[in-house]
Amino acid sequence: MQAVSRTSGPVQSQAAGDPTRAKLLKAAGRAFAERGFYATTIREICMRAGTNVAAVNYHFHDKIGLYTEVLQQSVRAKHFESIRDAFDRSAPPEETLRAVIRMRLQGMRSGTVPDYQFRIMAHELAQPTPVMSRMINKVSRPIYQRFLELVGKIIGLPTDHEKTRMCVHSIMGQIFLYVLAAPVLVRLWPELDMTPAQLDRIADHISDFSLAYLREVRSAHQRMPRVVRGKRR
Amino acid sequence: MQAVSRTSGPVQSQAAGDPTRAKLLKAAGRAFAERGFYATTIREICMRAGTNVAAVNYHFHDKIGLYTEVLQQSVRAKHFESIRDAFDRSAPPEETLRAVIRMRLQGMRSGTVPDYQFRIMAHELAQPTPVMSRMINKVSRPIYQRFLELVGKIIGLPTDHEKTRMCVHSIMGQIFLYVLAAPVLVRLWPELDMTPAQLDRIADHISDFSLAYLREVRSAHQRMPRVVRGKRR
DNA sequence: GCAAATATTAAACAGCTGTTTGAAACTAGC
DNA sequence: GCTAGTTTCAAACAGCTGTTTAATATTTGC
Repeated sequence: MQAVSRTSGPVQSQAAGDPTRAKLLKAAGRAFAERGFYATTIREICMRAGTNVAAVNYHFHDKIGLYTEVLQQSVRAKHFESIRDAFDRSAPPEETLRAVIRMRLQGMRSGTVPDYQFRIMAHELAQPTPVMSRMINKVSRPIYQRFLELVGKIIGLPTDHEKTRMCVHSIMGQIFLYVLAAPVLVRLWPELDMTPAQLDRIADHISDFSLAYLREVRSAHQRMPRVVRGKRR
Repeated sequence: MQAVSRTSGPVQSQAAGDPTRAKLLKAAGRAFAERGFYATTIREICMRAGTNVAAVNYHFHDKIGLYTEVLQQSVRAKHFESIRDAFDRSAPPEETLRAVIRMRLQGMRSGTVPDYQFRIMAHELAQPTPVMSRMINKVSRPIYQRFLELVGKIIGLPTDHEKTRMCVHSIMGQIFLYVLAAPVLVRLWPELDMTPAQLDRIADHISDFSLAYLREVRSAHQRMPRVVRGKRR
């Protein structure tokens, strides 16, 4: 398997050498990512995993038990750790923004674990499951908060300012389009093939596109620091 | 008879004033928007419409026949016509962009017909149905093309230039975030209530955010009109 | 008013869903 | 080699799915 040489060993697999459980988790991850929670059948997962239908209920009690486990597993993925790390590094804010955007897009390469996560999220947006709430608070909210702080630092406005929020949404929206609407985008633009090089070009574009406005806002504030004015449009 | 005054005559609805058909279409629109094609059951639609289960198969042959009709109906919605009109009006490009963004966002007010369309689209992105392909070519592609032409005009680059494309994606992404991720956004930002006034403020922000970069690109090109240079990053 | 066409109905169809069951196959510990 | 505990298996379960059917009700043309 060509294991990645990291000192911090794998999180789970306390029941090491349990092939059935592991096979189920792997197959379920793929299946849920492709078809979503509701449309994925237990029989489909078990066929992919090469196990009996009853295996899911034996090892995870429920279909939703298996789903929860898949989501929790994907949250622990290295990709999210490295995104959090990128935020916390004490680099110049603009550089941090570039790094985060780039990292997030590189996580879209098909077949990778973060790719699962994104596709599952797309299903959750369309048809939320009871598991989503926990995931929002655990994953989305912290990242969103850090985004707010980072952008606030760049434009020189408080974290809870409406403009800060909207700027964060503008950046997130640009990234999400490629995640959520990828199949449609490919139809409209066949050259889009999501190679690492192209993803980097896209990431650079999103950074340039966003920083143009962020700098504009910052310099507008720096020019008249605390003078109350009507909105400039 | 209250026949629709069309020379070519509608394909079906020879039994004009058919309340059952209309009730089914209305109920199906809501249901498909909420739960998507696969998760919506015929019995659920018929219960909402107050008809017998067999009514769907009688009037639309199939479940997918009903779905197709719902989609085609929503394509004919006034909202899409007015968006196409906004594109074709010979206003200054930047003004056109502002108008289109604003119009598209106003179409998100919950309960409106375009709102259905968006929500159905969200489901299609997560779990495409066989009907999607036709819809992409019929709806998405023309609007996408007009977006390319409009942005190309603003930044002074050809329609098929990669930068033009990416700029269009950046704009579309910002809009789509509010359409696709609305439930999550509300959780992260409870003040988001999608009132017309707030939608207008969001639309203005997206326009400002985007035009900052578009103008930057244009002026960069105007300064060195036809001198081939390395890419500026 | 009547026959033909159209529309609605309750009931049933085969097939799939998640889950349970009880027996069989394993895997230790001794 | 035997027992106790764990894991797998084929088969069945109740319930839901889209769709069909044959009978009934309604509307239409004349």
